[in-house]
Amino acid sequence: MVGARKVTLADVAARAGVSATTASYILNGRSAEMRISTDAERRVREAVADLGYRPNRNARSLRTATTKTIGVITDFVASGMFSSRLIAGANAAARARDHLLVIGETEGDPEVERLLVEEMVDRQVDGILYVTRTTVRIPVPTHLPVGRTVLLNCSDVDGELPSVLPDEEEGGRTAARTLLAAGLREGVYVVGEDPTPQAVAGIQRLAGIREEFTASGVALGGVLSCDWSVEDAYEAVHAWLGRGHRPRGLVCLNDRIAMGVYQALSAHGLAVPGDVSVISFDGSELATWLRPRVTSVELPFVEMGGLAVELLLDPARTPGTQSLVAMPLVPGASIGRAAAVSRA
Amino acid sequence: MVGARKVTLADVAARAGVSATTASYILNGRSAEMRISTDAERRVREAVADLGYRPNRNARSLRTATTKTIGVITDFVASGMFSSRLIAGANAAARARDHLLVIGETEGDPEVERLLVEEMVDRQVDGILYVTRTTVRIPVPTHLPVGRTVLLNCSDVDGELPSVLPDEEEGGRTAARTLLAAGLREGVYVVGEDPTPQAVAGIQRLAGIREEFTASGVALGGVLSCDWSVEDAYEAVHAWLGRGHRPRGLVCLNDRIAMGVYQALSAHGLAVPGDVSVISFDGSELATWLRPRVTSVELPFVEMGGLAVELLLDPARTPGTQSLVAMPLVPGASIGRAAAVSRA
DNA sequence: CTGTTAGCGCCTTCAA
DNA sequence: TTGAAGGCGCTAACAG
Repeated sequence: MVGARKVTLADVAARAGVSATTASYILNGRSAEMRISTDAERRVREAVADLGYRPNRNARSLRTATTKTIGVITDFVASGMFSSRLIAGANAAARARDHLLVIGETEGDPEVERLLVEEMVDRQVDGILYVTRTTVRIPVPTHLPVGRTVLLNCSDVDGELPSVLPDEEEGGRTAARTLLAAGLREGVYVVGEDPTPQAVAGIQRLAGIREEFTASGVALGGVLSCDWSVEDAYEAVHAWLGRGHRPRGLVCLNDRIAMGVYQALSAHGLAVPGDVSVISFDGSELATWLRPRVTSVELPFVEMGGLAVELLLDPARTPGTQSLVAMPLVPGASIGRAAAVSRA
Repeated sequence: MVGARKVTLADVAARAGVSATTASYILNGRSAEMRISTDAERRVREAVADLGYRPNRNARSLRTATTKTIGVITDFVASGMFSSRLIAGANAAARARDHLLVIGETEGDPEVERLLVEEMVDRQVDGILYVTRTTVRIPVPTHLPVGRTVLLNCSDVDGELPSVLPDEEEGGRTAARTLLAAGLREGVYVVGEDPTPQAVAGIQRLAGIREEFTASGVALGGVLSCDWSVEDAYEAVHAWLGRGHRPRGLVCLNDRIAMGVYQALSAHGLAVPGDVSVISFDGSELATWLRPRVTSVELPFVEMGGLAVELLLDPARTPGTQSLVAMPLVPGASIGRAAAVSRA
C-alpha cells in the first residue's frame, strides 16, 4: 500500500513553512553545505514523515539528466543457467551504489539489440553493460554510447570499449598445475576443443594448460574435440575409450563436458578418481552434483559483474581497456594422488 | 554512438516549420485523429530523421505518469538456475508490449525488499512483479502497491493479490498417468517428499499423483522423503536400495532428485529404464543431460512469466485471483514399457 | 540562511 | 488544422 498519491516537495515545504528550495537542499543532504537551520531541517523531516512524502525520481531525472539506472543488454544471459550470475553480481554492485538495473534480452537478434540500446538511451540510463553468455570476441554494436559502456564477458575486436573477462589462460594453468601437483605426469588428455570461431574460452584455457605442461616438461597426451554439451562429450569419450584408450587424467573444458565424461567413464567401468582423475572448468552447480564432485576452475561471474558496474560508474578507475578476473579453483573429489609413477 | 545530445521536440518542430504541439501529435500517432496535413507530417518525420531526434522518456513520464516499465522484485530468481526463465518469459512479454523490466534481487532480506519496492514506486514503474524462486505460499509484503502487483510463482496467504502458478496437481496426475500408461501397476515409489513448510510444489504434486493412482485402482508403493538436492536424493535412495528394495518405477519430485536417483540406481547396477522407470518434475536442462534423458513434467516458467505480465498490464484480463498454468510433459527415454505383469 | 525565478522536455487543454 | 500557454515535480543560479 504505497500511497504515493500526490505529495510533492511543495507540499512538504508548505507544511514545514519553508520554500521548496530549502526542502530540496535538506532532502539532498546539502543542509550543512547550505547552512540550513537545524530547526528548519527538523520541521522538513517531520513534514516528510507526516505526509509520507516520496520524491518523484522522474522529475529529478529530468532536471539532473541522471537516473541512477544501468541498462543491461544481454543475449541470453538472464535465462542462462549460470551466466545469470553475471547479472546477480552486477545487481549487487549496482545496489551498493544506489543504482537499479534495467535489463533487456536480445536473444541474439541484432535488430532487437539496436532497439534496446535506443530504448535505454532514451530512458537516460547512466550507462550500459553489454553482456554475453559465452566469452566471445566480437565486433561490438556500433550504436552503444561510447563513454558509458562496459563489455561484460566479451571483448571488442577493435579493443575500444572497456571489458571485463575471466582470466582463462591463468585458469588453464591452474587446472594443469592442479593435475601436475597430484602427480599426473602422463596420460593426460583435454576434452572439448572448441570449434566455435568467436569463442575464446576454449582456446585460452587450452593455451594455459599447454603452457603449464610444457613448463613442467610433461607432455600432454592429446586433445579430444567435441561440442560443449553433455551428450556430445559422452559420445566422443565413449567412442574413444571404446578404441582402447586408457587415460590417467582428463581436463574437461567445462562442467557439462565433465558430466558427459563421467557418464562415458562409468559406461566403461572406470572410476573417478580411482582410475582417472578429472578436472573441469566453470565451477557451476553442476560440478557439485557429479559424484564424486568434480574439481573445477570457476568462472568468477559474480565478481565480474560487480567489477563491470564499478568500472561503469567510476570512469577514472578504468585500469585499461581490459580487466581480467582470476578464476579460483573449486576443489572436488575427482583427483586422485597418482602413484609416483604409473605402472599400468 | 547514440549522439543523443540535446535534440528536443522543439528543434524538430522548428526545422519542420510547425509547432511543438503538432510534432507531438504526429510522433504519438495521433495525426489522423488530429487531422494533421500529410505535408506537415512528412516534414516532421524528415526533421526527426535528419536531426536524429529521440524523445526523452523521462520528460514524457513526468507528464504522463507512466513509464512503460515493470519492476521485478525477486528473491534469488535472476541468479537461479532455471527459475531465471521466469524472468525471460516476463521479459519477452514485456517487450512485446513495449515495456522494459527493472529488476531487483532481495536475496531474501525483507528490508532490502521494502527498499526495492519503494525505489520502484518512486521510479513510477507501471506495475510490480513479485517473483519467488520456489513455488511458495507466503504472507506477502504489505507495502506492495495493491492495484498494480502480480505474484509470480507464489501466492498470498490472504489471497488478495493476483498470482500465477504452475498447475502442480494436474502435473502430478500427468506424471502418474504417464507411468500407468506404460503399464506400471506396482512397485512405484515417489522420491522427495518435501519437508519445507511454505513450499507447496511437493505437496501438490504428490496429491496429484496419489489421486491418479487411486483413480486407477493402483496402490502407490510408498514415499521416500529427502531434500530436493542431488546428494540427498542419492543418499536416501542408495540406502533404501541397500536395504533390498527393488522398485519398478520412481517418481522424482524434481530433476535434481532424478539425478541423485540415477546415481543411486547405477551404484546398485540397476538400469533405466530396463530395471526401473523414472519420471520427474521441472523439465529443466538437467533432465536432458541425464542418460537416458529423464521424462519430466515441465515447470512452464516462460509461459508463466509471460502471463504474469499480461495480467499486470491488462487489469481487465484478470480471470480471478489465481491463474494456473499447465505443466507439459517433456518426453525422455526413462520409461520402459513394463511387461504386462511384473514377475520379478 | 532562505526564497524567487527559471527551466529540464514533453503533453494537452483551449483558442484561433 | 495548428499554435500559445501552462504545468508535471524537482533542482539550481542568483539574489537578498
